[in-house]
Amino acid sequence: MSTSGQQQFRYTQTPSKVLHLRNLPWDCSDEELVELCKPFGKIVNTKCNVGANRNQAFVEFADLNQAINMVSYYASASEPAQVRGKTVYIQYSNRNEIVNNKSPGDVPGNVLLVTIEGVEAGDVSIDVIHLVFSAFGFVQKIATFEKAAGFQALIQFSDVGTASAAREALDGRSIPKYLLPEHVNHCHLRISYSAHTDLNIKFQSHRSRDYTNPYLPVNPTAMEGLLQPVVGPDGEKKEPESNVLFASLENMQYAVTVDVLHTVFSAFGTVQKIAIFEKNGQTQALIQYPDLTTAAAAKDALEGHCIYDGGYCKLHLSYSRHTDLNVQAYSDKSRDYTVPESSLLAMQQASAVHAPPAVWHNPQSGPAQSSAGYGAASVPGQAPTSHSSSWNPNLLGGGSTFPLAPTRYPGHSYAPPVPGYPTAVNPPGSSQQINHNATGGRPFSVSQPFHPSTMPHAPYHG
DNA sequence: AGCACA
Repeated sequence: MSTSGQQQFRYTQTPSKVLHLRNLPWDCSDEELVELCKPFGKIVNTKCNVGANRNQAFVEFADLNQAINMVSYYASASEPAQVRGKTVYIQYSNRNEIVNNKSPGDVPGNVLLVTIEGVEAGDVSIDVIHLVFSAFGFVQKIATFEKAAGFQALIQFSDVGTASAAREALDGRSIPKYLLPEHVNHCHLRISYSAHTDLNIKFQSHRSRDYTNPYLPVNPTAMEGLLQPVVGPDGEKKEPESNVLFASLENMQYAVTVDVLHTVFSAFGTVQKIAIFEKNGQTQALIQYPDLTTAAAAKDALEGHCIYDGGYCKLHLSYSRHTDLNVQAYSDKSRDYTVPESSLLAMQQASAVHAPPAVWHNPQSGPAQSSAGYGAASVPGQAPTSHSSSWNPNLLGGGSTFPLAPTRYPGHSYAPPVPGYPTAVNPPGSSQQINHNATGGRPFSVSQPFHPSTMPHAPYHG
């Protein structure tokens, strides 16, 4: 029966690659330990603030000789080891490694391991994950998988700082409900660091993405949820995909304006055009994206969800058969975000004269909020170029709720990032007429048409 | 100034 070799001899200093440091400041940081010790070798682990007075620490070197170097040096150095002017006493630890200091998941890296609790793999799309984490910086890659721990995702940022900011802000938080299926009630994120530094993504698929390589082939066997239209429960309903979504809104307790739709649908990509109209007493809308993929992502993520808590303004999404809407560039029922900024400004001025701007009123907070908070991006009058493509992390955290607390969403404390407007303008004359309004009425009419000279596109003719 | 606890 041999012992581990670690005897309890207090006064016999068996060399160890772990050093015991005493008389440190009570709030000594890992960084200070590293600064003190790194001249002697590579530090693989630390544990500070140990002991009743929190004034002790352990430092583990990669190699025993490095620890010996340090002890030997200070045994005969003219100046003792010091932290903030305090003499630090250094001995070999009576253990051979630091145990239980930090789990590997606490060692910072640029890749986060995210466990999404309370959901199944199908409940949270990779687009939603991307959306949530893009708030903190460019997300390079995402890989999702199911393990015993549940549904997990590896999120790769370009640097540790961004990753740690995301972890700090999101660990323990929830993904906003309206980005999740209805049956999901709680969806907490548990975030640790992965040991990975660069994920190996082979395909763009429903479970992995490489945003640094848009030309990466799409895995033809893993397309579900990415491009394929959802096949209905009857297995028959196959609608041809389109870059334009047709939305019908149920239970319209609150007003849903162009701005609200723009904010919601911009979560998945650039929204080019929006039109809202009534048909048979039901509110409907068309939302145009530049491409089919974005539309599919938005459709999958938002179908069946309510814009407001309580089952209000429930979205039902299908693909429109239109590919390019012809809408008034700026009215209370439609918006064309592809028109040049100068034209838009001119239009806003025109509308200020003829029609009130479609500022959304928070139905639970009385008078219109003057767009306080981040969600102000889509309020008319703001310069489109001021739109940010990501959340401002400075506005994150602090509260117990998910990032951002715009006043725009009753019952929610979250707004998706609003990508900037595209600067490109669609070629004129390429539009199709909208035929969803079978009555032949004027679905997008506003009280006063704009002057033709200010219109980049021909006005819609019912 | 004197050895940590998942």
